[in-house]
Amino acid sequence: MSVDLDTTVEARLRDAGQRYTPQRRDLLHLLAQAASPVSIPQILADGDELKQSSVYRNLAALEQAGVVRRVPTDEEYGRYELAEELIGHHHHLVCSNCGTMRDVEVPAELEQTLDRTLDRIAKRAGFARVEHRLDLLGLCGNCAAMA
Amino acid sequence: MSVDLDTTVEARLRDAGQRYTPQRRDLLHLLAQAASPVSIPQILADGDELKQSSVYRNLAALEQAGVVRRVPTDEEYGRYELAEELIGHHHHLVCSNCGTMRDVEVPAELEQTLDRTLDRIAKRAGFARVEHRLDLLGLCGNCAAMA
DNA sequence: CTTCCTGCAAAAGTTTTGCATTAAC
DNA sequence: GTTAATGCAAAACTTTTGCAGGAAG
Repeated sequence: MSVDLDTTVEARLRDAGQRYTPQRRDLLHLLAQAASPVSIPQILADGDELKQSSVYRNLAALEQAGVVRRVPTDEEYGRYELAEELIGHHHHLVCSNCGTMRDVEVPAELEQTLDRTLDRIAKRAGFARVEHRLDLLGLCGNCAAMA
Repeated sequence: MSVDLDTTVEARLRDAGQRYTPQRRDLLHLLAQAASPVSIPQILADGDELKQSSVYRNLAALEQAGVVRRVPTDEEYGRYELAEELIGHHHHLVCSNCGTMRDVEVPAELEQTLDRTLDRIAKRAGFARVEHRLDLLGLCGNCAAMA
């Protein structure tokens, strides 16, 4: 976790009239080290310095400040990751069996092809300001071994 | 909704030891006509022939039989659509503002490029049986007009 | 000293379950 | 007749909120 990140986040929170408290820093470090979206139970288990209602409230605050993002999943609990503005555009490798996620990047060439093609499709449908979300779903090594 | 579909679904349910009741048929027709994932509240509102607990139970049964699929979203309620095996591979155009979804298809050429590239990436990461999920996120015509 | 954050407990909102009844085979 | 589906109400589970005390600026 770089000093840069702390500084950026602090600035963003300040701009939103909020503070960069120790707990929020802990949350951010946790997400930064994970290198993949982390679920609420994982966050709460990590050490119970982090209390449930504060975790929810702080994730909401961090999301509003634009430094974290909630990731949609098939699972019961929410998952959060650092915003792409902080860690760069990426995608997720998701295990359909155990639900674990892992960040991956795809070739810049494919990203370009995607954006070009999808822009055209979106325009035709009357959509503006289009981004894409691309997930890879499969069986992770562990789950494949068991099955 | 084709006769084919009814027949297929009935067979699938039978194989799972379940029945193709009128309510399940209604649910399926509703999803078939929507041409995009439908949320639980939308289903319940459609006519209140469909009772809450039965809707949840029937969607679970239909999902197990492989004829419907739960779609992950950012929203509070679940959304369901017919399985791709029934309506074909497709993607979703999602409005980031109001959450409405719309089915779209992308050129076969792009699908091929995607599968080839993603297969390589997944293998490198030790993942097996990989599929992709691709969403287009943007502002629908309505929401863009208001903003 | 004013504003925001924290933690507890309670509430809200979505989904699941138990049980008696009804429908399907 | 036996097994599965339905509807109601209650329970379970995730997330949000109220409020009093504490920390930050």
